[in-house]
Amino acid sequence: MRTYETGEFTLERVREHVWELPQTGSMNVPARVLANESLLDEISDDRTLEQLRNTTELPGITTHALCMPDGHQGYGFPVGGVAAIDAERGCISPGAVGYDINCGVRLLRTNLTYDDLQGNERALVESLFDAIPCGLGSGGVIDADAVDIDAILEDGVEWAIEEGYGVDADLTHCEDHGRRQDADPTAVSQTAKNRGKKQVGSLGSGNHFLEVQRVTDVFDPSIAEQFELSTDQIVVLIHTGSRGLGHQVCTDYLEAIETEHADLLERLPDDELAAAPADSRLAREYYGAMCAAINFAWVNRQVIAHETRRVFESVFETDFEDMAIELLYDVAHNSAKLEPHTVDGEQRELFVHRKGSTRAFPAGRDEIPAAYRTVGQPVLIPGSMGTGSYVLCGSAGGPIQTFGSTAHGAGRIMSRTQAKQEYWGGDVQDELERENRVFVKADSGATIAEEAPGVYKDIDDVVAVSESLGIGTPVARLFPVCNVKG
DNA sequence: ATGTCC
Repeated sequence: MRTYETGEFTLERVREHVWELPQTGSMNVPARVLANESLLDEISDDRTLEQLRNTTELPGITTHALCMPDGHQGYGFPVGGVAAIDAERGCISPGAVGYDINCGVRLLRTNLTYDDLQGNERALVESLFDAIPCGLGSGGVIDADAVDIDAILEDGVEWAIEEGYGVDADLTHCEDHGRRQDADPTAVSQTAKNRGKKQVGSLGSGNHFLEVQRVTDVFDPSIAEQFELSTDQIVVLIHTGSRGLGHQVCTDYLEAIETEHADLLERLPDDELAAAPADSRLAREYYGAMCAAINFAWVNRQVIAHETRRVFESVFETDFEDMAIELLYDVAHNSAKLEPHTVDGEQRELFVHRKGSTRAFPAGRDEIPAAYRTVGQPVLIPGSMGTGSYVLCGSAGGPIQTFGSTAHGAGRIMSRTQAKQEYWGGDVQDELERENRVFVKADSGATIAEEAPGVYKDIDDVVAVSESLGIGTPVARLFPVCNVKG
């Protein structure tokens, strides 16, 4: 058997791109990394494998813990990790969802082509930067009051549409119609709500961005037609999450769970994996609060999409309907979700924890918008400013191998600190404009350095692994035209 | 990711 050895770990090759850490000692299940050997090299000297192994000790975890091809170390649980845990006898773990609850992306399509845009890039990026608050402590598009916040947490995108920030079709083109029904606003602390009030419609910082892109390649013409994507078309990718509100929900429940379920914590290999037993009060409350934060993030992306439409209207002096600025889809990258899955021939309800991983359901599933149900759900994979992004489609291997999940991005290979030593923001910006005609506008030069294309894994490798495993079918490739960075 | 350390 072929193996891959690194530090204390020996991974066994199950088949191409599937590497298993066998179940030993206190592990409840084996762990699997989906990667090629060069992607494995990139996680060989950080804590990714150790964290993945730790995850297998969560009570009630089924089948195997998974790490997607773009995985890297995170808080307690790898970014790129998937853990499917029994919803009756298992547990739920905030660290396996992440601090940025419903960090995710949405893609808007337009009927504009790259030709329509050239010459307007600078005006467009400046207008978008002015219209959409970004960076830490920037404030939001909306100044929400206490009543608004509760409605946002309860109703999600429905609230935004009723308030005039979008159209009905936006609802049907969002995962869960932009609303988690299990949201419980009463489980969200006042501190979290106060942080959220001034952040409705804000990009945030770090790897969050708004990018105007052009479609450079179509790989699957028939699915692309269903997604209404074609070469040279202009699209807009919005990547942000639940801001301070979601962060506060995670902080609040980690603290409460660590105290209330100290006995379980003691049996876990890492305090950062703190978990609440599935039948506990805190499990119910965290799930309700997390779903509410998910709704907040969807409203955040919805309001930003609305502002984007307005900016395009002003720059191109055309109604957004005439530019057909429509929501293609919106996906969550950080979430836990109650889903039915077949495990060893048995139908079970699982908390599928996806942290830096995208749900990628294949054709036929009821959860997919009617417009895409015959092909599979759109999967949106943002890449770096210099390499572009991908649209994939959920495929049949997902439910069998990964609880219907695939990768979520390129994945960092360098810390932010290291990135600032390697790159100078102004130089990165100049080079992108000169060599790639990518127009970047950011809150600070440091942000651009931290997000330089070289700090990310090769997104082509990440997508190729997903394709070869049958957990995501490449549909189209997108390349940046304008980038607004948090 | 994050009112980046109450």
